[in-house]
Amino acid sequence: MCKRLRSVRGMPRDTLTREQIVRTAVELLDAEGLEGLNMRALGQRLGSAATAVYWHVQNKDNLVLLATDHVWGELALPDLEAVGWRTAATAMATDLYAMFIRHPWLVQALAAHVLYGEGKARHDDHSFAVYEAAGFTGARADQAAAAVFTYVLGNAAGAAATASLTRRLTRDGAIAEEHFQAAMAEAQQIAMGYPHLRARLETPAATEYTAAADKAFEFGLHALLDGLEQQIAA
Amino acid sequence: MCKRLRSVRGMPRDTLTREQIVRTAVELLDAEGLEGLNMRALGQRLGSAATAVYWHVQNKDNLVLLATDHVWGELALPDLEAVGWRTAATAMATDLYAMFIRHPWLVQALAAHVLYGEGKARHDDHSFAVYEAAGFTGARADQAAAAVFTYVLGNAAGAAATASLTRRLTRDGAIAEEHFQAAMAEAQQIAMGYPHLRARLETPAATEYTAAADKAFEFGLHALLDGLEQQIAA
DNA sequence: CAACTTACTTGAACTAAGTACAAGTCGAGG
DNA sequence: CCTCGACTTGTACTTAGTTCAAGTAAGTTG
Repeated sequence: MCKRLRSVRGMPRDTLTREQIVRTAVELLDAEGLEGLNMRALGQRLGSAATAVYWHVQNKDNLVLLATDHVWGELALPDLEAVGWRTAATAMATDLYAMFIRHPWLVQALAAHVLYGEGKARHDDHSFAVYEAAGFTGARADQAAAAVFTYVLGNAAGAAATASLTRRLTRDGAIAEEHFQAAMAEAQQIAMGYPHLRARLETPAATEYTAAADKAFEFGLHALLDGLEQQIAA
Repeated sequence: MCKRLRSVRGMPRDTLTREQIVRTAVELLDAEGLEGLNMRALGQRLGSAATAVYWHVQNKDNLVLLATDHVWGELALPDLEAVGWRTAATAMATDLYAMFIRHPWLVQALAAHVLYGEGKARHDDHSFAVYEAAGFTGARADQAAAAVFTYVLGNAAGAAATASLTRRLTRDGAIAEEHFQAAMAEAQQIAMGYPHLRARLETPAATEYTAAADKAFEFGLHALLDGLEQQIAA
């Protein structure tokens, strides 16, 4: 949207930078999702031709990779000495989850490409430290960290799917809303054919379930950390 | 690849069916991944024009959705009475994980779209039954089932990314191999800048870590189920 | 200061892929 | 035999990733 400032006399020309491109790409990704990111739109937002980006970045895949690693930097690393491993672990997982919610496209990116950069390394290192502090040694600490990470990632996948749906709904308006209602009705129809799902739909406390869904992340995280704690004791 | 048989005199014309299209789409997805699926290739594999598919299926998104629900049917539902909840839960999770490994594109599809169909409903229903049998009631059973499901899904995301990489490597040959080696070297470079990651790389038992990575899924699953078991007791 | 070089930008153009559409083909029923 | 409805096809439009040759602006050198 915002055109870059034209250079003032005597100043170096105001060119694009990789940093700026990546930041703008993240903005676009947040707003439009992974399939909403395209080079022409990015160019427009940068106030330059779409193809100008290619001087700074190999290709779109590479750009997504850079964007992915960029957002990793947003994560805070709790002070392990101050709070103890379990609090630190919970904080990191919750923080990570929040980041995935802020950037739902991330999950898709992670499922599509193996990626490793500065930001992820920084996070991994601290994560590893946390589970070592918990009492896991060597490869075991790795497994524990991986378990929590994948748990968070899996939770985020659901959220990403919902985010994509919501975006479509708000973008396409009434037509999409109708489709959505129809899909919901069909889903309900299907669910009624299975005893447990049916019971869930028919319980008077149906709202209890939607409330519980919001708490599902914390619940599972808690259970997982409990389980890990138990492994240490054994 | 295989052209459909031309009709024999007097027999009904041999036309495409939704079933056949979906099955072929799954084949293609397994072989080429989500981004490798395209309508022209699908048409070719079906022995028909790419656009013929559109008579049977709304659009590509819809096709992926159908494919997704189709593979859900592959899952076995363990007999809860016979084996007890924990064994059943482990079996279901492991089976689910194996399915994700067989169909790595599934994870990407799930992260991109909210989807609900017959196959998923069937699985959800049984899963719910398992956690009710474990002692969770109502929304709690839901949360427990969701926790395990998302854990498996998160694990699968990593596998999906690796699968995509492997496919690219085998497809693009030596050029990609070089890229890959370079990326690995860079990753190692980065890791050396962080104390714990560095220690991991420098330990003489480095192979222990790769071996542990394969067992990470079981390890985390075990911990998670332990944690859930503990919740019931409380 | 002019020529040159390097660093970037641009517009045009090629390609792949999703999909609409009009026209065709085939089997069945009247 | 005619025709209707089910299905298929080829053409073509569109969007999006990417390449490339040509352009332009700062800085550098003679």
